[in-house]
Amino acid sequence: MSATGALPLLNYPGLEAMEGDWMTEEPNAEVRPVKRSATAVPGADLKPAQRARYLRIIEAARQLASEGGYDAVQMRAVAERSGVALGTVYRYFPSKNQLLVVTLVLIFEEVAERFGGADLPGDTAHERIMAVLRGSVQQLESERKLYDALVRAAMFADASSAAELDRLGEVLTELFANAAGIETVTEEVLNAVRIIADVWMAGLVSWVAGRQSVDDVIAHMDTAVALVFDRLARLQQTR
Amino acid sequence: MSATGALPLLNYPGLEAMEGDWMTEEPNAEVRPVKRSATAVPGADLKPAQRARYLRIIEAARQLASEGGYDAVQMRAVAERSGVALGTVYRYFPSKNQLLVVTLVLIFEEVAERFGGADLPGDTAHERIMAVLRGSVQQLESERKLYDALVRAAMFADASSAAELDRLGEVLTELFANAAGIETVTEEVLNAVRIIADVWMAGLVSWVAGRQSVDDVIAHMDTAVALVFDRLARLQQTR
DNA sequence: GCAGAAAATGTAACGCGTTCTACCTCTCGA
DNA sequence: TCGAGAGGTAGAACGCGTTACATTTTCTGC
Repeated sequence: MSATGALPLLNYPGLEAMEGDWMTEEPNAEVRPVKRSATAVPGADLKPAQRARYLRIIEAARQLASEGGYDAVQMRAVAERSGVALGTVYRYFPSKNQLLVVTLVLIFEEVAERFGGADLPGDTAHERIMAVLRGSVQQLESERKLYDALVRAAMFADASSAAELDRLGEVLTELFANAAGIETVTEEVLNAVRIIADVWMAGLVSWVAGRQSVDDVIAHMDTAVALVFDRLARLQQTR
Repeated sequence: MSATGALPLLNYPGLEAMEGDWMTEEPNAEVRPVKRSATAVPGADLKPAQRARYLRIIEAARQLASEGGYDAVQMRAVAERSGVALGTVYRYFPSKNQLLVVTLVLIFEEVAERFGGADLPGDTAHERIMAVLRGSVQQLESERKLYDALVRAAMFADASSAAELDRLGEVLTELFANAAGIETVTEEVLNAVRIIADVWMAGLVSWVAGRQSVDDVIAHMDTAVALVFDRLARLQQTR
């Protein structure tokens, strides 16, 4: 578990939270990059000993989740495995659910990091995005219980996890935009990528709930990506 | 709470569960209607007295959710309010979560029923779908706590609720397809509508988690619907 | 170094989902 | 009509998330 670094991720000069009417109907809207909100990386700004505890707790949660899914992540077990008192776990994470959400964020950051610099196979945005997705899906498949726990936690999260979930969306968005090879993130691109991220989340949920196989999810994603990038390509031509 | 009837919903001559490679890349794929799986309406096939209990339990859950959200739906309170023993609640519903998922399904069925026959305002599929969405969003807004509870339950559901969640997807799909005024549900249409449903679910989740206002959700939906139906329209021209 | 504050520990306790048990009450077929 | 079995009831009990608290350890500023 790295992701402890300074958030390399993707390096759009400046993405920033879009606000108000970020949705754009007109194909010929001005091309204007948007900047990204500086959602803090969780667990930074801690002193070394504390940071170590923090990461040990997350690691314990991750292991327990891997072994037995959501239910196996019991706070007493997390405390014991990370060599920390129960109260300490709660000092760092206000709830089991938040702990799992943070764990998910860190993992996604790792993934984004991994795919961030690499040149992906594929000539088109569509192909490259699908390459990322296929890679991700493989990871999901290989740790079904882990992702069952993490995805369900993310979906169950209430308003108190809003910041972490925003960060999650951010990471996903950047991951896809990067895979697509987009340098300037316009509002159109943002919309497109968000739709893909939405379909991806929905796919994860139905995979977790046992309603779709990963192949189903991939197939549906392929449709969605085709749709969205087809449109995007046409928009760019018109311009 | 009606939805006790014989599933009027929408009346596509025959929708059926798609299977295998339901995603279609080629715009000129054969136009072939798909049929729908006969997911049972929950709670049918019960004797009158039992059906009454069943519905009282759901109604109690719904009320409690309205009053205080997910946490306020306590199984002991549900039992008390519905005038039934705790064990009986568990005889009908294997868990709190399933109870809430079933409640959500029934509500969505009501909505689908309401919009099913009505002629919706708007000349295009896009406008009619947005009309449905705006109506739904209004209902969400007016019962925030209720939908907080129900949506979070649906998202948290594990494999044991797969059937109910499938039913939910089915209802949503039919709702949108109907709003769009589509009579023949081809695979292309199914894909399109699914993407919309996915974006809708994602929107619900971020609304529930306090990360987006309903206006944000509506705006994003508008983008997504434009995208999807734009493509659909072009596909039909090429044919 | 050292006093005081902050953080960590160990453990008990509480609330609620879920399960279990013992008993009661319908319903329905012989 | 009756008796057996499914279904219902009341309430105790268990597990785990979460909180509270008294005590000890670690940090920080002087």
